[in-house]
Amino acid sequence: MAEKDTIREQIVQAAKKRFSHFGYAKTTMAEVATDCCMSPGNLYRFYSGKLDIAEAIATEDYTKHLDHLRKLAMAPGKSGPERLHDLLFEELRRTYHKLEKDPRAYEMAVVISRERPEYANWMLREERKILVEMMEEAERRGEYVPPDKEFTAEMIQSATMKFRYPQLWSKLTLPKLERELEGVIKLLINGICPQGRAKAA
Amino acid sequence: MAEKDTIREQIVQAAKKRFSHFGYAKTTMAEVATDCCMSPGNLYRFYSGKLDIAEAIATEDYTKHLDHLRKLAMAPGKSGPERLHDLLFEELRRTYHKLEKDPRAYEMAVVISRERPEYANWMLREERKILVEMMEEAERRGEYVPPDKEFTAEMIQSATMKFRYPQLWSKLTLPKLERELEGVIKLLINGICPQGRAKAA
DNA sequence: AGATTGAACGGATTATTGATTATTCAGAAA
DNA sequence: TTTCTGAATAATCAATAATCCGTTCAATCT
Repeated sequence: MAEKDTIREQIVQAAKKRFSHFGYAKTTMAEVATDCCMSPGNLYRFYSGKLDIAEAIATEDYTKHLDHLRKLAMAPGKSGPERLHDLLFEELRRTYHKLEKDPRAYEMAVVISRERPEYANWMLREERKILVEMMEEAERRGEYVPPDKEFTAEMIQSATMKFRYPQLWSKLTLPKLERELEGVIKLLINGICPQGRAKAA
Repeated sequence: MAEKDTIREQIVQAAKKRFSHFGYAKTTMAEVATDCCMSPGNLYRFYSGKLDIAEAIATEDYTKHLDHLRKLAMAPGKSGPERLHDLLFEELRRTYHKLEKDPRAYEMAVVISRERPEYANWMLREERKILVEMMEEAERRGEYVPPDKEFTAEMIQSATMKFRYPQLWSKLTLPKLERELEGVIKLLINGICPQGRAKAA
């Protein structure tokens, strides 16, 4: 079925052009079909709906992003905390630029996360895998790493939620967000009581 | 002007009844006025608009909540981390019960934070003051406290955003949220590298 | 004079209607 | 038989009309 995959890719490409040019809502299935020299009905043999095409576009993009994050997570010559720092900053900057500056991308993000709430969870899960891989790598290099890596990864995500969907919270500028993220990372790594003087609550 | 304050309180009481029973949108100024035995126009000598009445109700409520938090922040016989823990948990539980269970309260929160974005900032500022007071108290008791208290308070708020507006993020249940908050607090207090083996990023 | 009213204004909200368009499927083409 | 079409359907969206309600203020009362 290499043929089928080629056509799927063609559809994604056509839709991507339309969506990024006119927006998701203003693009009709008929238009995408015409661009692919087929009837609207035929699209449904390749994707089960308009939203699935949008999801495919988002996934293609996000997969590239994940690859990039994976590189940062494994970067040689950097300490664990440095790699965590780079990872979270990359995440913030990507989201910021994608969502604050590009109204088309923002529209698609809103539609997908309203219509397919599970999608956001999938993204978090994928990113968490990278956090765990990062900690495993740190362990291999002989750095200290907490024993419950999966749980720690989850907590890191919890504590940095604000930077993952910055536009939902406030109209903070990127420099302000960066300053805050810097502070939160420091707190996460060292703790409020860095000398270990406090017992856990 | 004790007279004027009495009437203001009467208006707030009448509005509170209506809002909690029928909702903010479905309550008219004329109704509130009738409940107070006055004409709609006269309301405006006491509050400059419907939203200001809603704000007064919210503030009355929130002030009580702040008093409660202040008590937790100063509780004798508890360590600093324990007091922070109690404070953040109280915050989560209050928000959860107020917003997840009571659609009327949720409606009002949405309206106020859309129409008066500064209000949410005011709430964060007030709560931050308490966090700073808490650290000052810890210092007085001879516990270790980071030197930049205001900044640390801000970072604690950043890292616990998810638990301050839980309904915005996900449909997580209270137990799941509590488990997560527990983990985040532990991370915040001790850090990922609790033995101080890592240099700051 | 100062306090209060309630009718009038206009912005917002809802209801109604008429397109537009995502999706389906009976049948045509290959 | 398998692949594809395009008209039919149903759901959604946009435009318009109708209504409602927050707010104001000229007039009335105390």
